[in-house]
Amino acid sequence: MGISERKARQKADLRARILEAARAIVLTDGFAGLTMRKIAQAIEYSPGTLYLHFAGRDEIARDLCISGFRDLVAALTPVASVAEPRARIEALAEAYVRFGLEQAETYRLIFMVDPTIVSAIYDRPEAGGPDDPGTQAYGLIAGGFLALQAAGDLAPTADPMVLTDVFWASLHGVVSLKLTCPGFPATPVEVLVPALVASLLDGMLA
Amino acid sequence: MGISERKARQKADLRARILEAARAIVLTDGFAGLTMRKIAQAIEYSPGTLYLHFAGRDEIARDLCISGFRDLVAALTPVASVAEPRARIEALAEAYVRFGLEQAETYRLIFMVDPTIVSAIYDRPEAGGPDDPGTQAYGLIAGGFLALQAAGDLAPTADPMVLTDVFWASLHGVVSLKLTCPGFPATPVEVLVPALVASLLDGMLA
DNA sequence: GTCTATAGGCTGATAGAC
DNA sequence: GTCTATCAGCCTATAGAC
Repeated sequence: MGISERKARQKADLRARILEAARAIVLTDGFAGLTMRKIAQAIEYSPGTLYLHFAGRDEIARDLCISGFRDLVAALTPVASVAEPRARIEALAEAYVRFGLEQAETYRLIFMVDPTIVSAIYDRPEAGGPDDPGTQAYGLIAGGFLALQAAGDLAPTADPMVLTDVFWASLHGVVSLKLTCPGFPATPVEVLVPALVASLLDGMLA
Repeated sequence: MGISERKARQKADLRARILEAARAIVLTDGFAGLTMRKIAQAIEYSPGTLYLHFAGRDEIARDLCISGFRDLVAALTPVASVAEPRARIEALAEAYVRFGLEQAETYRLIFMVDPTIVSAIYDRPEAGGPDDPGTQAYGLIAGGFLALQAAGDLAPTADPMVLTDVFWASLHGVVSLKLTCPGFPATPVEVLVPALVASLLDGMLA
């Protein structure tokens, strides 16, 4: 069955080229600038052809979102192996914010554009499973606080899962504020992020 | 000059009605759903008439943004008079998050839509002056940390301005994440915000 | 499978009659 | 000042020829 296999391969190739072109457009024009026409023009096909591979713009956005989430996981994975819990959390914070600022449009797509797209990650069949990128990213960050707890450094009443959410939400605040309002928090990220992590871990009080 | 005064009053009235209608549309349809046609229909005028009062959609958005910022200041002002610094910061956090979640579309317009709109607040003639809503909001929050410092409760090396930015960015993270990804941080805000404030002030460590 | 062509909708903004 | 009518552009999605 070599012929049908070749056809399937060609179909998959075109699908991948569509996604690649869409990704490039999102990176340059932002998510709002992603249109079927632009994608078609980029791969030199007609707009109608796209609908043979995707149900519509939303499905393309969903796929981009999922692969973007995988990129985030890839960015966090190396630093998640730092042994010392506190150093790991500091490294996770730095890596998270760096990813968000450097892959700005990807980050926007994942966390700042549309509720339905991000929740699509969790609504997929394997959601919650070990292959779910959302679960993976959460696990990497939560791992830092679980390690902190295992080392006995966490306050006894503290819930590692709540602290993970606090940590994630705070980092998201830094990234999204910097992306949307450049220069609004006057403090540069190189100062802001360490100060944030230090405050969360040690507190601000004397 | 009663006639010209009446005309000026009528013109100002219509301008206010346009803004009011635009505000209502943003509240129901979101900022993306704000169109000149909808505004015109709501006030029962033709679309072209709007351009006699505003240069275009962007100017309307800018005015909405400014008045939204004033609403935020109004929401923070009452709790900013709490005397005890720590209680004031806790109250500020609660008031800020409550405003963001209850006035979701207003908050979105101010902090999550467009860099140019939020920076327009700072680019206005009186920007930086005591009447600038951005300066006012910042001052209300910074006041909590200055009070903390004045009471001698702040770590000696801590910079109140940096802590203000850390605090604001973290709260923005909670609000924006909840607005965009409902249910993503599994921890409810009633738990998340106190845990965030407690961590920032006291730290997570044992 | 891929094309052209188009339906049918939306948008911001403007020109000219009254 | 306000209207009607319209320009010029964008978009998603689909129908039918090849």
